[in-house]
Amino acid sequence: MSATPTPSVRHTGRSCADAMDGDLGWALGMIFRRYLKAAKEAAVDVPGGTRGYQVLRSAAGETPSTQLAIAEQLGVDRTVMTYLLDDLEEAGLIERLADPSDRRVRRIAATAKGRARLVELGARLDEAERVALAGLDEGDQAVLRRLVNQLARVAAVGEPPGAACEVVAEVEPVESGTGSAGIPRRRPRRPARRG
Amino acid sequence: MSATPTPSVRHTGRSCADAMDGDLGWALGMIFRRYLKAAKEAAVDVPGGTRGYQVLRSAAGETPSTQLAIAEQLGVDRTVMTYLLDDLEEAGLIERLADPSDRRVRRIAATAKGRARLVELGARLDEAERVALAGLDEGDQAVLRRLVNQLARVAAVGEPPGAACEVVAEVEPVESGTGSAGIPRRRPRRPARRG
DNA sequence: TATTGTTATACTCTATAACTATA
DNA sequence: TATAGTTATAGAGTATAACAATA
Repeated sequence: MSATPTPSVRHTGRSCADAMDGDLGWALGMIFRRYLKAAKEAAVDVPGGTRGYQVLRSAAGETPSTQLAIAEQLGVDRTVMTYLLDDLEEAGLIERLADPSDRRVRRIAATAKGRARLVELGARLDEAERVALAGLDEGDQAVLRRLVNQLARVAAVGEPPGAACEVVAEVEPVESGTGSAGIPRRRPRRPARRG
Repeated sequence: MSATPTPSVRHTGRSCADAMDGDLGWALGMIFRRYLKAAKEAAVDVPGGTRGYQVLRSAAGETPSTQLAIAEQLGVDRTVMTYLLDDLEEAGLIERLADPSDRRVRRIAATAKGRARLVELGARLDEAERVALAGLDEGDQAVLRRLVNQLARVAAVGEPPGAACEVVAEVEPVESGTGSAGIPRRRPRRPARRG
């Protein structure tokens, strides 16, 4: 044993954040949490919050993706997509479209109402992003945005076992009411909120 | 109405990640999730996983912080700190030290065993960080690390209502066994894992 | 009265397994 | 047989509220 019985320390003037300095996980969590805090407030009126926004955004794309593709793209389990889409569909923001080429899949498209909501949300979430990046000068913000996007893209293609993006030929809009060519409607109704 | 009855789309050759392009929340979540996936595997043998590692890292600093200070620094509720520290203490990685100047608080210090474990963990988590940043060249990785750290620091000081970092004078090591000057040991034992 | 830490409870998010219908 | 989606259930993580000890 040496001559230092250990505890009995004295403050050295370092900031408390210094202890975590250099830990990427801590830093990412810190930033992500700050973003979520602001973003959740901005997205309170959309089912599923920020996740609902991301689904809505994906659904507003040119090519309606399948539920599974969106789930992989967003990094959530396919089972949560069902609940998420139930709520978004009930709110009239998205539609489940039948795909004639594969009757198992549902392609998710935003409704006109959904697209309108997306515009409002986008503006509010831009503000949330601004809050999240506050503390960096504009140049650094731009650099961070670029690198984070670039890295996320790499992560997106690396994660799924198969490619989450496939080419789609045609989709058939649901003529609600006509039971002929529409979606079979396998699920009658959700049996009262779980909880 | 115009001449476009809408759905019936054709693939345009865009990547699926394009739909989320520019969304900071999506990108951060994607990166953070990839880090966590790798980091969890690296920290399976430490109670609390990556959170436990962060606590341990904070406890290994020169100035033992209080539970509340660590909780705020890590962005978790103070109630989860109790469970986290229970497990870490049970594993012999940290100690709860009494603070003579305020008998309410407990200052958290890493044991010798905890510090040793921290070294192993650090090496493995460096590898997890390497995985998380894979896809960026070394220069960009360095830039991203710098900006992320800088931003996290801003977030750390901005979050808590009061300053989470205070100057501490002296702490008193617990002489386990001697009931005189040690911690009053308010909690006899945890009543069997909750679940 | 306010604050630190503890405890029990409740809520949210996510994952697992079993099922239906399609391929 | 394998896959897309649904459903119920279980689990992890987190938050809320009440409490004791101390300031």
